[in-house]
Amino acid sequence: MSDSIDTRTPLQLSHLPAQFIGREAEQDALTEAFGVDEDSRLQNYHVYGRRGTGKTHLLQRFLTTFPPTFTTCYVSGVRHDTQYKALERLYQLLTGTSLGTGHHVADIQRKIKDQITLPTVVVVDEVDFLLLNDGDDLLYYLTRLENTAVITVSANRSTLEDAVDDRTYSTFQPQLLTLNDYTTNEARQILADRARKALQPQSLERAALTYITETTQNIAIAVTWLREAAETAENQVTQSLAQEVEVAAYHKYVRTLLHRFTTHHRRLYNTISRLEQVEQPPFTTGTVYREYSERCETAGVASLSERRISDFLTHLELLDLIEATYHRGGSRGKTREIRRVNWNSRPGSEETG
DNA sequence: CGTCCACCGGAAAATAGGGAGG
DNA sequence: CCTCCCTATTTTCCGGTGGACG
Repeated sequence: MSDSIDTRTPLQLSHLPAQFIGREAEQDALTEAFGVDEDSRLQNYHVYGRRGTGKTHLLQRFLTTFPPTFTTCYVSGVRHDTQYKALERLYQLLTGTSLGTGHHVADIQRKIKDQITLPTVVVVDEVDFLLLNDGDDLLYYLTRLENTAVITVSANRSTLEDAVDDRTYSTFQPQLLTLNDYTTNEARQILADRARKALQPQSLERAALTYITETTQNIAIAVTWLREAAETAENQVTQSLAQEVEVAAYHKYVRTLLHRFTTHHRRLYNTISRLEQVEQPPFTTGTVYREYSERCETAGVASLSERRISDFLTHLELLDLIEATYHRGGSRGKTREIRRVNWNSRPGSEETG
């Protein structure tokens, strides 16, 4: 990497740009709905948008707009995928002390309730992972707290109406906010804005940006890709360089996504990748599992049960890393047909599919 | 109409650990 | 330290599914 290229903060995924390109309308909608500046109107929201559409940034930014007369909490359903973990996290945010494991859920619920004195906004990001476990009970509890607004965030469900109990939804009743995919134009502006702050003016070829943002509108992928290219570049990020590092960049994106999961999740994903190099997808669950077990054996690691791996496949599906068509029965039995998701939206650039 | 495929996915149990009170 | 209550992770168990095929 050359000295003329600065790949620090603006090209990190966690970087919150000063200007939030392309989501002004959604930001205004939330601000207005909550009446942050005037009389506050707490209300529940469900925010939906595919991966890399700025949901997390939108809400983290939104939470910072509240004055100190509010309490705001951000909880990730990936890191806190059970009611207990989410509540423990919430308690930690409210009091600064962590409880550890071993307590009664009802006790923590009571403690949290006692802590809530100011109007409180709780963002539950990646809510789908909670809903795989007992997230329903969490939402039931949260939506029944007084003086509290709940904002759920999902990359998979545009509504939670049929994902939670009626008793939960009846008090939840969220406003719906959908973030559409960025256009290639918006994606290019966002990337250009970050590049401008991180890179020397001449070190980025315009065509490289165009190539990246026409390939993917997922900003998380695009930023990872640009950073990968910048780190590889001698002195300029060109289109051909972007093409060269395309696969490596996507792998890097996958690694960051799977970072918070177990080694078995990563091994499972790698198993499917390798299967695709040998054989035409899709693969049934059994095929994937047998291959996974073999890889475990080769690595000298105990393999998890098929039941467990079935759940992990669902995780990969929620992460939009694989897609599965479900067969509820029939001649081929009850199974899933699994293939990796093709990240690139260029028509006909790979084999037909 | 019965059987079979090839898992799904719910439920319970096994295992390993923590916290509070006596 | 013991007991009894929790949680977390994973395994074991098993009924259920719905087209094809005999």
